Amino acid sequence: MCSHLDGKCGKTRTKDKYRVVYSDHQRLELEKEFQFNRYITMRRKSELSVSLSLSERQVKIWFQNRRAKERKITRKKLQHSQQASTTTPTPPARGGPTDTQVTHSPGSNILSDTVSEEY
DNA sequence: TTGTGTTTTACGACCTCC
DNA sequence: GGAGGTCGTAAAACACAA
Repeated sequence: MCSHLDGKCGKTRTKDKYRVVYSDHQRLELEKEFQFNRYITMRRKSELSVSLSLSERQVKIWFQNRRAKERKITRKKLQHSQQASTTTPTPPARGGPTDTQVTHSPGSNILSDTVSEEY
């Protein structure tokens, strides 16, 4: 990778601030938004970035990481249930893992899914 | 304390869609 | 092509048993 600790990348990572820790309030608001909608719209992103004093990039990354976390948890649960019932196979993800809800089209999903709910 | 495992930010690489 | 998605990973922050 690049030497991000030197700040040579010109990015946000520096020696003394490799990463910031978000405040409880920031996390709470992001979490609320995530519960409401797993994929954030451009509009909500800029609104949140202003109200939480974060950059839009940070909000975007937070949502990406949050989804990754959820998938990780889901996989764990799935593994557990499969181990528990080796003889009775669990029906694979019928309304199960949340990531199957969203059939991957970032652009169109944003428009169809959230805007109607938002306003 | 401290050693260690887990969680949380942040990024790069790669992929898909418009 | 660019924006935004996942995946993998680095490293700080945190939790917690010994």
